[in-house]
Amino acid sequence: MVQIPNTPSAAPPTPRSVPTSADVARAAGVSRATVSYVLNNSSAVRISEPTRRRVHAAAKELGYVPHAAARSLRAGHSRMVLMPAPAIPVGPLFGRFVTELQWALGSLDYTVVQYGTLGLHGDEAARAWAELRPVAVLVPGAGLGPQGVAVLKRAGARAVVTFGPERVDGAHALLTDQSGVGHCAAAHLYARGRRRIGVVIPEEPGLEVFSRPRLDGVRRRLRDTDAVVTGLPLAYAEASAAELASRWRELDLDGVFAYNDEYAMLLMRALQDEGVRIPEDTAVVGADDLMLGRLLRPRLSSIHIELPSGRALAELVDRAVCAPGAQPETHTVLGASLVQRDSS
Amino acid sequence: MVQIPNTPSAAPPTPRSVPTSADVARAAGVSRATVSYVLNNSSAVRISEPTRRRVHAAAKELGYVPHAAARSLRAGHSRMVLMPAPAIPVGPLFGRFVTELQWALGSLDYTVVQYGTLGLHGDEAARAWAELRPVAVLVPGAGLGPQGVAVLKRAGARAVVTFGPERVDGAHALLTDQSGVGHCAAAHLYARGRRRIGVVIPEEPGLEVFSRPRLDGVRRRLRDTDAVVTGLPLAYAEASAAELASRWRELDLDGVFAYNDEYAMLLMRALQDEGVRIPEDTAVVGADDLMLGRLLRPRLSSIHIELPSGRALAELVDRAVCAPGAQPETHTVLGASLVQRDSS
DNA sequence: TTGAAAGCGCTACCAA
DNA sequence: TTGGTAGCGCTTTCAA
Repeated sequence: MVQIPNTPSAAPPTPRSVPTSADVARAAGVSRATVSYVLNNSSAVRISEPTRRRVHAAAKELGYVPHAAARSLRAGHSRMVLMPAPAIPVGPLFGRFVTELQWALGSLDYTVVQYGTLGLHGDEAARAWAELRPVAVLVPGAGLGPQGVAVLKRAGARAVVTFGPERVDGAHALLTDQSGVGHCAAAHLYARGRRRIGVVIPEEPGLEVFSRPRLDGVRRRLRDTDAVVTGLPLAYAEASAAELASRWRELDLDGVFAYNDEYAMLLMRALQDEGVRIPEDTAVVGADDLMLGRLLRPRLSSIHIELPSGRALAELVDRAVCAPGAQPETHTVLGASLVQRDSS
Repeated sequence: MVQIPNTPSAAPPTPRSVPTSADVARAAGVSRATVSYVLNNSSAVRISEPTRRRVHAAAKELGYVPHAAARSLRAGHSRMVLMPAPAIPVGPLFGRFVTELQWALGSLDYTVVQYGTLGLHGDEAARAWAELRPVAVLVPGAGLGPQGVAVLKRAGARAVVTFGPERVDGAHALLTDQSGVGHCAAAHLYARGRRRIGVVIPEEPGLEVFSRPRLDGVRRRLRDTDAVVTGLPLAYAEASAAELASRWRELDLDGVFAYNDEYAMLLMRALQDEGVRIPEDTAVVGADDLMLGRLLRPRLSSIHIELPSGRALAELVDRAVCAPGAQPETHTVLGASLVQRDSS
């Protein structure tokens, strides 16, 4: 590619300044307005074919790329959907969900941006998000309060959607009813005749938001029955599982909901090493219905968790953006259904 | 929701327009300049304490949040580090790496943004990224060419870092030498006396970027030896594994590198169901060194993969941003080391 | 100590 | 069909 020097001497291959539409206009011998019309295919104005060609050629020659910030500043709005990156490590389920959502929003001509706001909390975080003036914000997890929602809306967000355990005033809510997962597991174990039921509680920080409601769900299901529930703290490490397994006889449990399939595998291995028979002595149920569980022996029963379709969520966002005055919608989105295999 | 007129009557709790610094200035009875000084704690100018207080009060009262786009437009630069979201599903290793990187860059006062550009390819994608005028771009995977790098640099990116299998002209490179993983596995299997070696090749689309160089690494290590290498296409599904296992006797393999721990588990299970003894009949080696592998019986030997520390990468980015003229650095960042357990 | 004003890059209105 | 120009929200220099 030939470089055209703007000083008489030999030009460096990297012009130091970013080309603007004014540069393109100058190079094409037209006004900035014309450049804008051409590059945006403005249908309101007809530009002659030769002019179009000159503008396109100049833009390509200069390597012109429009400045998104300037454009949305001028337009007064953007089509950015902001999604704060979840602080806690998410599993493959959620990862797939996010990918699907990106596709769906992309095909509605939104731009999805994941913004890492590690370390900021609550309203602090909301302010940081608001600075970007997104048209919609999709907040996974808890941690956003009504204040935060208000900040975002004041900053022009036409839709705020929370994806977590509880409604937040003013925001659309996708209620992830984790307690339903526990409820489902407990119902199953109870139906299988188990009465002394353990519930694994991961010790890893950040997982309480999931583990506590799951435990609550178990408790809720077994209230007013003859079943007894025992919480079982467990770190995701062999030693912790071995220690727990060594106390198994005295714990005297005939069923356990292991939080998810990974903890279930960890625990099952330790129990089997300890000589505990599954499911005869203790039935085990996991959650997430990973491939993993199908490979264990005995095959692991699991709670299949159905996340909302990215498509549906994208449409909710679009609807909310188009009618920002509408009542916030509330949907309960965590489908929990038992997949029985051989461990229970 | 009740509509409130913006006439002199009862003050509306929801003003319909986003407050600007001019609104704050008006409310505080000062000029926009003063507002800017106060809110940015400008050290160049001393503002009296009463004025500061008035400005802060007005800002809080109005719920003022600065407009990031306007600010960086004025400043001529931003501190945004753009990271296109990888198209292929990434494992927990990479997830942790990204989180760590966000922390590290955050503490250097950069803002990490993951931008989902699904469906755009090569230079198309680079242009979309360039529109955001990031100060640095961190591109995982292949797919960015020298053209793309040039576009980004022209758009003001002071550092472009690729994180993938090959160097790209003009960009810093973090070379992920996947072939080293295969090399390491092959060396181990060979040392254990295995000579008829299978290499699992996932059939899932998108994984070729990892699986092909890993296979190449195996081939490279075993070239000019008496060992024979066989590629084993395998989908991540029980049926596929069962089908492969059913052909195991005729394949006549005494060692297999299973791509990673998950495929290894899938294959091991199928082989065991088929009566193949591990490691006696066939040795199995995985990769990623997940907890998972420690829980299998026999315990799975695995290639431990060391990703660069987020800290180190953040420092590379910072260095590159501060000295944009410097020679692009190239680092080989994938440490591969064998963790021998009982499956080989 | 504070204010007036220019200008970042872009689009859209109005005039030619 | 094209050009001039105002102004989006912000920072910063210069002047008062």
